[in-house]
Amino acid sequence: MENTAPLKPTETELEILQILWQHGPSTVRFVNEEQSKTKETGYTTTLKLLQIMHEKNLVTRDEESRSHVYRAAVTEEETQQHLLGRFLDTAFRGSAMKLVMQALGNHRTTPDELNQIRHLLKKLEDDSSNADS
Amino acid sequence: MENTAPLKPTETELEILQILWQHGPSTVRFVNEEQSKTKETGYTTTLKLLQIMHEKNLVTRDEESRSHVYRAAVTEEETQQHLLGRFLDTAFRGSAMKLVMQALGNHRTTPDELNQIRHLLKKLEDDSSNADS
DNA sequence: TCAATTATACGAAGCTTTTCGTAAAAAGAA
DNA sequence: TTCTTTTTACGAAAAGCTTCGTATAATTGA
Repeated sequence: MENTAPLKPTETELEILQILWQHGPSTVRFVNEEQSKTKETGYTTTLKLLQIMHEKNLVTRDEESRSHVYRAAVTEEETQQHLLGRFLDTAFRGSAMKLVMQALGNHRTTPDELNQIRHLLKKLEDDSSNADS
Repeated sequence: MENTAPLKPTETELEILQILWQHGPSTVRFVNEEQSKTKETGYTTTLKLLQIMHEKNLVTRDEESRSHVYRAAVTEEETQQHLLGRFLDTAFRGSAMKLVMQALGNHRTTPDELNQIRHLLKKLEDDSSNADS
């Protein structure tokens, strides 16, 4: 087994993953065009990044057609989960609560979203009350 | 004016800021010892970092005594706020809600903390209902 | 067929961040 | 005083990430 689990994309790698998650399997050209919407990026720069990500097993690629098609090899959720864990430790000393409070307090959240969170809170409460059953 | 506002500490700089926030103004030696609890770190490595942070205005220093005393020049809250904003964009495409849900769902949160969040939710709700007054 | 276009591969330059070696000054101990 | 320890300063090596130039192969189309 040489398939060491990946996870810990760099900033730019994460940008590319976002594109793949959002649009599904894509060619280098497509990824590059998406990337260029935000910031001028050379074609070979994108190519190189995808090749590196391929080596790291962050993406897989289909080499059938001449233009290889890359696809994310990690899910958005697991990556977010991992990044969140790290971020929590480095920036909030592990206090999920503090992070949540700041996130809720300082970023516009719609009433509907607040409701969803309320539901989650209720669920968490229920779960914890029969935690030891 | 050459006092350009700082903010955007690197990973290691953040670690050091955490130490300063937690323990207050400290000497290089102290910071280094704290740092070494986690990961072997050379004294001059810590020193250099603090010097760089000083140049960037991330910390100030008192040069009275021979051993300079460094102190954080940015607050934990403003830094967290800034980092959170960036993190939200890069990892959660700006959705504070998604982040909150994941943070609450996957990291132990005590009933008391859940309560605090509930209070915050209530407050947010109240605020929004007289938002246009 | 042959030139122009579009791909991949690859190495290396360019940056940023981190680590460390060394020199010099200050303080303390013998 | 003189040797040792502790400190700052500084430069540069080391490491990691991003960007780009160039070579080469495949494809297209005139």
